[in-house]
Amino acid sequence: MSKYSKLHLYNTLTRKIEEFRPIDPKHVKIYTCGPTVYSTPHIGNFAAYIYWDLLIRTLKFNNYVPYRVLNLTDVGHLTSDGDEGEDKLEKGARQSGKSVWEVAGYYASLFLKDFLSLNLISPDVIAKATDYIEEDKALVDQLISKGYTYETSDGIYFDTSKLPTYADFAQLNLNNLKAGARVEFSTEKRNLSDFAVWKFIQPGEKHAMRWDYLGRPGYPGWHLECSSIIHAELGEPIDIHTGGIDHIPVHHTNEIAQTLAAFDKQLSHYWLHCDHLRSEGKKISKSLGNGYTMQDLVDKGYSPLDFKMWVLQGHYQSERSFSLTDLEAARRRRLSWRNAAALSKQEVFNETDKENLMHEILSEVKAELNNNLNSAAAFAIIDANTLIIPEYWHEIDALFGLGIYEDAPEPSSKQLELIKKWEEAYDKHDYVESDAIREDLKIDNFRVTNTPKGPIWQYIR
RNA sequence: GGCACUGUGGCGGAGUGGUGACGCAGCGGUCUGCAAAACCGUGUACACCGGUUCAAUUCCGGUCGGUGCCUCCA
Repeated sequence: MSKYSKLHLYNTLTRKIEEFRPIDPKHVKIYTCGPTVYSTPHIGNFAAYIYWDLLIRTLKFNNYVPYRVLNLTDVGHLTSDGDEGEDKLEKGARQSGKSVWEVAGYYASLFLKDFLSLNLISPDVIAKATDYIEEDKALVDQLISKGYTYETSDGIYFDTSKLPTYADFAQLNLNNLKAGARVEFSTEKRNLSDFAVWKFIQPGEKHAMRWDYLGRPGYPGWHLECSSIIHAELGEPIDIHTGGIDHIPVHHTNEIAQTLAAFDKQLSHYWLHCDHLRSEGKKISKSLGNGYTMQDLVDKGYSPLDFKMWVLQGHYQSERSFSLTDLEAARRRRLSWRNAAALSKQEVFNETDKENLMHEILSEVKAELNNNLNSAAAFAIIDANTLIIPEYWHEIDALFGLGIYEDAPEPSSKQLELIKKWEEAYDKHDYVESDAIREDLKIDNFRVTNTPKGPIWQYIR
């Protein structure tokens, strides 16, 4: 059993698990790379935010006060990506007959709705990329004036050869990248790893989102927004930057480069990266469009919190393999916790005499979370100790936000009345009556059962 | 082609240089009007081959398998 009284996290920067030491002893600055809002987010996207929710909650019980910014990428990216060479947002707009702004707004609200359904703690700032265009321009100005850029026919590019440490973060071997490159590169680029910080809209090119800069219409390069938003909302360096593992070699590498070049400052002290979900044996990705959405799971009768339970049964650095069978297993596990919490609301079995044990258990659970967010190990401790104490489950909810004790429906006075009648009928051996009442309660997801101490209710699902 | 990760029982999934957590499923039992739940019990799992070691699932090397990144993605 690990005994971590202090928080330890795996830092991609050093490739080691380190004790977490924030810049300010109390306040912790965190930035999370958010979604691009051009399509329905899938469960893989949310797995990441569930992991980072655990991070926020872990910081909190360690008495830190996190201040967190999440961005929403609502501006189209470089048109050169993907197969058809069309901006995803623009494409979405064309297909739906809506404006790009409407498309972005629609998917942003969808994202936030699912985000809340998972009981994830809201970020302090949700930053839309399009609200930071002026900051983007200022950042590009800075890069230009410091000589880190060059202009091509389609944009302003960052010259990665001017930054000797460019490849360090991702431990890239720039020479080897070239050998297996699968994409055609602009011949105007000086180095393979160079990236656009600003794109020009060519005459005749359709791009509804456009801003004037350097005397012509254009839009920011994708990597720019994170550096701009962090600069505007948090100030470098920040404590923790989180994101998906896929962002290490390009997106985060470029963020670090831009910030270092423009402001001579390190972007973040700690970098946390989560690995991906696989579904039905395959990688989930937007381009493949093969992920379940939260709504899909709800339609199949699962709570978003069942999915959260499933996610937290594993570790954020592991590649996870999702299936409905395993979601069902998580659902049942969560149900047994909810029923223990339900018992704690009924006093019959209250184990308040075990308060000392409770504090012991909770500190063990927290120690596991302090060990690089090992929620799987924490869950094992909880399984071995399903204490019937309200405060215990209240605390578990604070740690994981799984809706075990909080927001769990209790029987109404009418239903309590039914339970009483069930008991009377049962005592009279009037099983026809008691079974009928049992069926009635079933509709509202309550099961009544007799114990030596009287009748108790439990959840069925 | 380059770089990186990974291989634990039926499924999922932690962890460890010295009796292999935990969940779900299965099996046996207690309880029980019935059904369920609950509770108790129950598993000769660490890909393969070498090496280091008193001792390896855990460290090192190799083989085989899986995956990711290098292209938007968490």
